[in-house]
Amino acid sequence: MTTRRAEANNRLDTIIDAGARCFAKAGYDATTMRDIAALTGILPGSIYYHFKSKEDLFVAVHDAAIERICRGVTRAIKPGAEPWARLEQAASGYLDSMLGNDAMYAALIVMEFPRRRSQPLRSKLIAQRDRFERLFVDIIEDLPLKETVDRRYWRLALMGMLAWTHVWYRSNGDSPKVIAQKLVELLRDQTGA
Amino acid sequence: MTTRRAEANNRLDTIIDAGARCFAKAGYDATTMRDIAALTGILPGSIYYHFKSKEDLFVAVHDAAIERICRGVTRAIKPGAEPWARLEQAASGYLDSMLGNDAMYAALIVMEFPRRRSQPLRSKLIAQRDRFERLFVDIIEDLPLKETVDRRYWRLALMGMLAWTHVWYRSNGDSPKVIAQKLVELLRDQTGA
Amino acid sequence: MTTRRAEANNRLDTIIDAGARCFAKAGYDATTMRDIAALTGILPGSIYYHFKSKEDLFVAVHDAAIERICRGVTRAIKPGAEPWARLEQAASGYLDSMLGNDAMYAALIVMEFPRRRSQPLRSKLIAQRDRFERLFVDIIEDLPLKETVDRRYWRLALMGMLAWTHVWYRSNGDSPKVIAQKLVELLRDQTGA
Amino acid sequence: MTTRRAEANNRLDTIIDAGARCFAKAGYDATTMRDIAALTGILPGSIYYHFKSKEDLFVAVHDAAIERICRGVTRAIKPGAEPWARLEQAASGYLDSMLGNDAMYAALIVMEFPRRRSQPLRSKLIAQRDRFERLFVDIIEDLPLKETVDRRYWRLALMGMLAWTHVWYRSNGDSPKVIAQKLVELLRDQTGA
DNA sequence: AATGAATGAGACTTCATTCAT
DNA sequence: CATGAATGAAGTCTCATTCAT
Repeated sequence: MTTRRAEANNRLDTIIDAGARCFAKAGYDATTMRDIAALTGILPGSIYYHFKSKEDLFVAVHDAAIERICRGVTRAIKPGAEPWARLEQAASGYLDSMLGNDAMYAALIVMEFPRRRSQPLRSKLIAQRDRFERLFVDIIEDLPLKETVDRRYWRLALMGMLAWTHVWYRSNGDSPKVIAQKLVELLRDQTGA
Repeated sequence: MTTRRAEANNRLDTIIDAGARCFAKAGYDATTMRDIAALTGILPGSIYYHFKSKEDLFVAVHDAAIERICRGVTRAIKPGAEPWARLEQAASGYLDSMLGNDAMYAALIVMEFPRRRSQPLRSKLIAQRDRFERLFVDIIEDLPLKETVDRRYWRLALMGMLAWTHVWYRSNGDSPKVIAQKLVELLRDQTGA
Repeated sequence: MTTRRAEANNRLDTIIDAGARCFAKAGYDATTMRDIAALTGILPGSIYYHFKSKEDLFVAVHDAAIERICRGVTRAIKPGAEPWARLEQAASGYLDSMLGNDAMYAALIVMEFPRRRSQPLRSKLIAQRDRFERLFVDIIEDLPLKETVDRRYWRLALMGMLAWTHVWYRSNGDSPKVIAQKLVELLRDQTGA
Repeated sequence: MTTRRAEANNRLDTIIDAGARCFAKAGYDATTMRDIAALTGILPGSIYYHFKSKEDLFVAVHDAAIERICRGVTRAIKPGAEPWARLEQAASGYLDSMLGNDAMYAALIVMEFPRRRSQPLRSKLIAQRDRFERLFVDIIEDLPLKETVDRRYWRLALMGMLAWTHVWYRSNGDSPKVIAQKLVELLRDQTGA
């Protein structure tokens, strides 16, 4: 039944949501299954019906985070717009998500991966993150930059600037949208003549 | 004798060095006092003769890291040079330190702070990090930028770009020095004229 | 089923019982969670499912002790009897409990509180001890003592005499009941007439 | 040289004094050699030049405590006085010492012995305590009590009453001397008609 | 006599995980 | 699906004690 699946998903989603909140606030290691369970309203042991392990749960949470940010970015982009505008929209969508509504989720993307953990885990997380970065690769491809500009460096520079906002952003200053515009502008004058 | 004094300090330094290695590799939470002790060759409990707690040790390690990176940056700057050159030198020194010799130490600076930890800890770490950032504030102050440019954003953009290299740098690509030059260049054309 | 409920509580009771035995024998500080766990047959860590901390467990044990001694005292008192008889019965019940069956528990009451410990702990313990002392306050209230006698001192004197038996009692001498009678008698001739 | 011996003794006394303070405040187990050293101004390891072990130090401290209380009691007794007066003086001296000046030392006498400790330790402590109790045995011997009164019980009752003051005494109530008088009086009317 | 450094055993506690019910 | 109880390994930290200097 659809109802059944919906309910099942709800349980999962509740746990993932609680997980996101905890992981984002305290980091992977400092978050306990008990913390997550408490936020969900179920007992710690019960999580294991839904997820094989803490790592598995983290992967799911991370995936949900990527999903959400990607959606935020995609939604912000107006398909017909010109490349520079599209970039600004994308950056805006990213920061809006990361510093605003989905802060809880987005923090996970910028967060360092759980360290000293199984290699399979790292691979999965990196693959997920790539999904997000590809969004920008494509837009930057279309940008009319000077021939001499190394597009890879250009992109990495932008990603760094944007991610770093997570470190210094304060909610009482410029809005995410404004920040995104200003940051993109700093790189913009590179345009061919 | 200098030798004697050096030796006296050696114990502390040995522990701090081991701490740096471990914290950088595994993060704060996933690093155990055992790990650090093992690397030092003393017993876990013995660390407590020198440091009151794991947090205290981390602060000391973090401080040493900042110290080292600051030294790396400062040493790279040629006092008489013109502002843009000085900035390039500073960036170069930073990345050299962070991606090269002192990688182990530098990772700690870019690393997120241990979370869900005592507030005093955070304050101390933030104060230490400020010491490093001030180095760049001063140089950027002297830069001949267009009037319209917000120097704070400009600086944060640069710091983000540089810090982010820690995520994507691979030792088989461009050298830290080259990367520094390329990144600074991306922001440079902002100059008037 | 009653059996079921009893069994359910058994886990807690088993731990409390083991705790009583250990704390009474070795004192708070010298008792380890391992000791208690070993007596219970579970692992040290498992105790923490039932009690948040060693202090918490001690409070529970202390409470059980008070409960038991109070019950012993109350049971020994024959409601209709005249005041002096009631006092003798109470003292008898007290010493019977303390020096006999519940020795293990009673030692905890006379025991000094765990020192240099959290204030909340001390308050709880004192509150519990008060519960026990009130039993005697009430009886002594009814005693026909000379006007000149300070009832508070009288009570404290009695409590001291009774508690001190814990220091000198040997099971091969007078029985607790006889001791109680003799001690009460020493204070009795204060009566008017 | 006398000077040398005096100095040597001073060291010892300083440590014993610090030990008394600590043991009395925190109990045996909760007192650390570090605590005592800190109060003395020397390093923990240095105590071991003077005392073979913590237990040894405790015995010395306990001995000093007994010594002091005995002195307090003896000094309070006026040799020529009649038995009841002498008892009152002794009790007064005891409580004065225990609740007043030497509180720090006296607490140790009423304190439970370190538990779960070597038997030799216990024997030594009991022997020391006996020294103190004998003071009262002798006085009570001379008391003109009714034939029917069991002098041993009488003494144990008194000792219990006096020791128990340690539990309820507050410095803002009656003075130790007054308390002593009142308590002795409660037992006094036993005198042969 | 004292210090600085270390030892080693053991303390309390946490936590991912399991499993019978 | 969930719970209650337990496990076992590991973690941080403490402390009496030792010993070369």
